[in-house]
Amino acid sequence: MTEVEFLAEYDPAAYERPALAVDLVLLGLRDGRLTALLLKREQFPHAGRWGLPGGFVGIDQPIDAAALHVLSEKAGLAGMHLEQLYTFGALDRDPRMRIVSVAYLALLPESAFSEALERSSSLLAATIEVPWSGEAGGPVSALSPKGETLPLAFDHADILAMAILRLRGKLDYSDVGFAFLPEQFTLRQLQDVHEAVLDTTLNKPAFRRRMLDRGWLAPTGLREAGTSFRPAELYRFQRSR
Amino acid sequence: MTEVEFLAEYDPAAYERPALAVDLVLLGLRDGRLTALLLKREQFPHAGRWGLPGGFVGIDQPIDAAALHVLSEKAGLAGMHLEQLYTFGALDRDPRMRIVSVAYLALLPESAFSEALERSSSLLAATIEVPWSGEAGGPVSALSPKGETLPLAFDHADILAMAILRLRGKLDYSDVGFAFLPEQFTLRQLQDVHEAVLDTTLNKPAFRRRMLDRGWLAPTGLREAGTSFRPAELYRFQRSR
DNA sequence: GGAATAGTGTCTGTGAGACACTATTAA
DNA sequence: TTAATAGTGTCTCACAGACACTATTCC
Repeated sequence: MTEVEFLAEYDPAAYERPALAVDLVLLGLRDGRLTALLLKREQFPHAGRWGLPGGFVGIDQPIDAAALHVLSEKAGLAGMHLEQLYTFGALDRDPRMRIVSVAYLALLPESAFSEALERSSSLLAATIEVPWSGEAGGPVSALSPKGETLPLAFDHADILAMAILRLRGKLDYSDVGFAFLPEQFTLRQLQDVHEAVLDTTLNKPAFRRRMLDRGWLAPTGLREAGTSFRPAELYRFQRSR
Repeated sequence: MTEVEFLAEYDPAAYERPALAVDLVLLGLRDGRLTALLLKREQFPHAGRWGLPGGFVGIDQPIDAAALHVLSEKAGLAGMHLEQLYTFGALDRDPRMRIVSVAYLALLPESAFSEALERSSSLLAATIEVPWSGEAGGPVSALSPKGETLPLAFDHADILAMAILRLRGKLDYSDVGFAFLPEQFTLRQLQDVHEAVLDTTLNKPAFRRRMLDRGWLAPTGLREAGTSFRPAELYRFQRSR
């Protein structure tokens, strides 16, 4: 049977369909560590475990719109940039029924991150621990602010691992790193972002040269305030060319 | 309403669900050009246009398994490596009903490519033309072997564009390029693969050095046959470390 | 020997890492 | 003046592009 024949004979109601959902990895940086917003599950299944904010995709809703809807409903945020990550469709990901989930990634500046935490008391900022086989994308673990390991629901450890893998892969050659920063920032803050994401230390002069040569940084002429030492120059991100 | 409450109240049958499908981008190299396997659509919708091999995901079928099933049913191939590309879920991608499609990418060596063409007479090898804003991922066009532009069905031009974007992005730092080659190959063939995918010419000594330094190439000690000039050494791909 | 391609030696420029240095601020 | 961090000058090394050269095969 060819695809054409199959589709022609296909009765929309004849076959049972998987449910379609979205899950959101909302990442921020706290104390130089990658941090994700998690929700505690109160009921079966996986009650007591921690999960990513998620929701179902409506029949008349584009997938991206469903993701934006979850962003607004569960995290009280709007206008963040969401990037589709991967679609998870193992048979046993959810014990209730077959659910296929499209995972999205959003990077939050500190202001949005704490705004979300304030608006929804059920959200928790969990530090993401990448076992230093990080490159391989192995499962990650989540730690509460007190340092306790949080049990994760469903396959959400895999989703988090893929988010971090993607983030690390794109950090060097794209402008994703700026998404963690406020409107104005110093080169040191930018370097802190890269060091936190990659979990390494970077060479300062080399990092500055690289960033300045890309044409993504517009000097504001302003300087940071409130330091007890020489204040650093503030830059603004501008998409080059 | 929190996610937990939503899921708890969710009645599996209460909401209409999108249909879930997979579409396969099967790429090979012919005459130094990227080439995809397309199927002609005989019936409405998009009758007469060309589409990617695809099929629906069964309720008890993992998404990857559905993709492998399409690979076997529509292309007569087995054991190829499939990589999930992206999930397309616009409301109007299919005029009949809401269909969300998970796109997969497979790279075929010439032997598998022509094997598929032989087994299914409805398949066509279409040259993929990337308008040289290629980097941006703009829509691509497909050309028949005679050079005529083929009208593509649904959003399959976008899917093809994303496949090529992904392929180009991974070529430099991963081993995907070897997927186009037979068991044994020459360095010139490997360079041809890279040049075809990137649509550029590459520097020969630099390319050799880079490839040999990666430790992915095991010399076989054999040489290619049938040339009317100095035969090149044959290498085999080996995953390093 | 000629034609054609395989494969190499070497120069040069670019860019990153290392490291020490200067600059500027608050206290 | 001191402490602390911002920001720079410069050396070195790794690596890619360019180009010319040598090597090897068939005819």
